[in-house]
Amino acid sequence: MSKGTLTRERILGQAMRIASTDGLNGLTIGGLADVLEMSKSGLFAHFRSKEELQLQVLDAAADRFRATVVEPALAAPGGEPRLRELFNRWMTWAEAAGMPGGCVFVQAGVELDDQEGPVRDRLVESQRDWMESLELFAAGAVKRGHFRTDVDPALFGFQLQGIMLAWHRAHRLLRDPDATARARAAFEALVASARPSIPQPGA
Amino acid sequence: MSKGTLTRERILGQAMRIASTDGLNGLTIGGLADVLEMSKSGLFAHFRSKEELQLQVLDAAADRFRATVVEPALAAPGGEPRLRELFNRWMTWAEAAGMPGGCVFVQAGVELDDQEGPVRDRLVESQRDWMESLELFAAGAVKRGHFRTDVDPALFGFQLQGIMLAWHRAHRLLRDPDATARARAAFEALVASARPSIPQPGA
DNA sequence: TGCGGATTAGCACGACCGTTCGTATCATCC
DNA sequence: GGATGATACGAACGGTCGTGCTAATCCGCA
Repeated sequence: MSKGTLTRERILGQAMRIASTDGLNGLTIGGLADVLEMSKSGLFAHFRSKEELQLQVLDAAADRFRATVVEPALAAPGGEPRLRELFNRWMTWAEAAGMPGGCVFVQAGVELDDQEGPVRDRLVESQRDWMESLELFAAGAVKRGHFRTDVDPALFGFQLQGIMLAWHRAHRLLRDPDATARARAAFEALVASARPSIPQPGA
Repeated sequence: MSKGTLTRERILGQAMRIASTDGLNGLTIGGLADVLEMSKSGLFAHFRSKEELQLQVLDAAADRFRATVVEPALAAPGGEPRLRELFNRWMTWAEAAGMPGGCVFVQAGVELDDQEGPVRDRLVESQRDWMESLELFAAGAVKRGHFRTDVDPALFGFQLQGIMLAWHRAHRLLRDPDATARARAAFEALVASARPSIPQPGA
C-alpha cells in the first residue's frame, strides 16, 4: 500500500468521525487538517474538491457498514435468527465503528434531503440498497416460515427503520436512559406480530 | 401590534422555512436578509445574536406545531379517535405550515444532537414535552378501554415517533411514492396490536 | 408641526470557508 | 548517487460568515 493511500485512509477515517457529529456540511477541510496535524493544502490534494471528499466519506462509511453489520449477519442461520443478528449489529455499529456522533447515515439523510447534487444521489443510492437488504432479510424469514406469508417485507423494513431512527433520536438527542430498552421492546413486538399466530390453523 | 413585532414575525416565518431545508446552522443572517429584501444589520437588530435568532425560531415553530397539530386534535373525542386525529395532523403539518423542507424538528433533532448549548437545550425541552403529550394521548386510549391495559404508553409513543421518522426519511430522502401508504399501514398495525385482542376472555 | 424613540441601513472588522499556485521534501529506480 | 514523480507545505485569493458601530429614516404623540 503506497503512502498516499495510507494517509488517504487515515483522512477518511477521521472525516467519518467528524461527519457523524457535524454532518457532511459541517465537515471542514481546515478543521480536518488541524485534527490530523497536516496542512490544509496537503490534505486537499488527495481530493480535488470538497464534494469529492464528501463522496468518498459516504463510500467509506458504506463499506464499513457492510463489513460491520451486513456481512457478519449473513453468517447467522437464515430467517429470524439472521434478522435478529442484523438488528443487534445495527444497534451497536456506530459505537463499534468508533463514530462519536452516531450513525453517519442518519445525520446525512436528514442533512441532504433537500440538497440536490451528486452527494445526495450517492447517499440515496446506498440507502435504497440498504432498504432492499432489509427487505430481503424479512423475506427470508417469510420463506422459512418464521413469519406469516401475509407479512409485507417492504413494510417490515419500513417499521424496522423506524425503530432505529426513534432509538437514535431518543438516545442521542433526548439522552433517554430507557432508549435502548424501548428499541428492543419495539423490535420484539414487531417480530412477534409477524410470527404465525397460533400453531397455524390452515396447515 | 407595533411595526417591529410585525417584521419580527415576518422574519421568523421565513427563518422557519429556511431552517426546515438548511437546518438551524445552515440558516444564515445574510441569506435571510436577502430573501426578505432588507439589510443584514437591520435584520440583525431584531435579535442580538444568531443564537437568539435560533432560539426564537425554535419557539415559533413549537407554537405553530401546537396550534396546527396538538390543539385541534384535542377537539376530537378522547382515546383512539383523538390519537388518530393527532397522527393525521402530524403527517401533514409541515406542508400545512408551509415548510418546504419538512418538519423542522426532525432536521434540528439530528443537527443538534451533538452540539451542546442553549439551542440544543431548548429543543430537547420542547421534544420531551412532545413525547409526554404522545404518552398522554396513548394513556387516554388505555383509560377509555380502546387499548389494552398492558399497553405501555411510553413505548407506544416511541413506536409512533419511529413511524413518523421513517416516513420523513422515505418521503423526503428516498422520495419513495409508497412512503405515505406504508406509514399509514404501520400506524394501523400499531393501533391494532394495542387493541383488546378478541371479545376479551377475562371480562 | 415638530420632537423622540423605534426601526432600518451602510460600512467595516476579523475569522473562516474552499481553492489555487509555487515550492519543498520524500521515496524510488536508473 | 542523482534524476524523477509522488506527497506535503505555506501563502494567498475571493467570498461569506457573525457582529459592532454610526447615521439615516420612519412613526406615534404632544
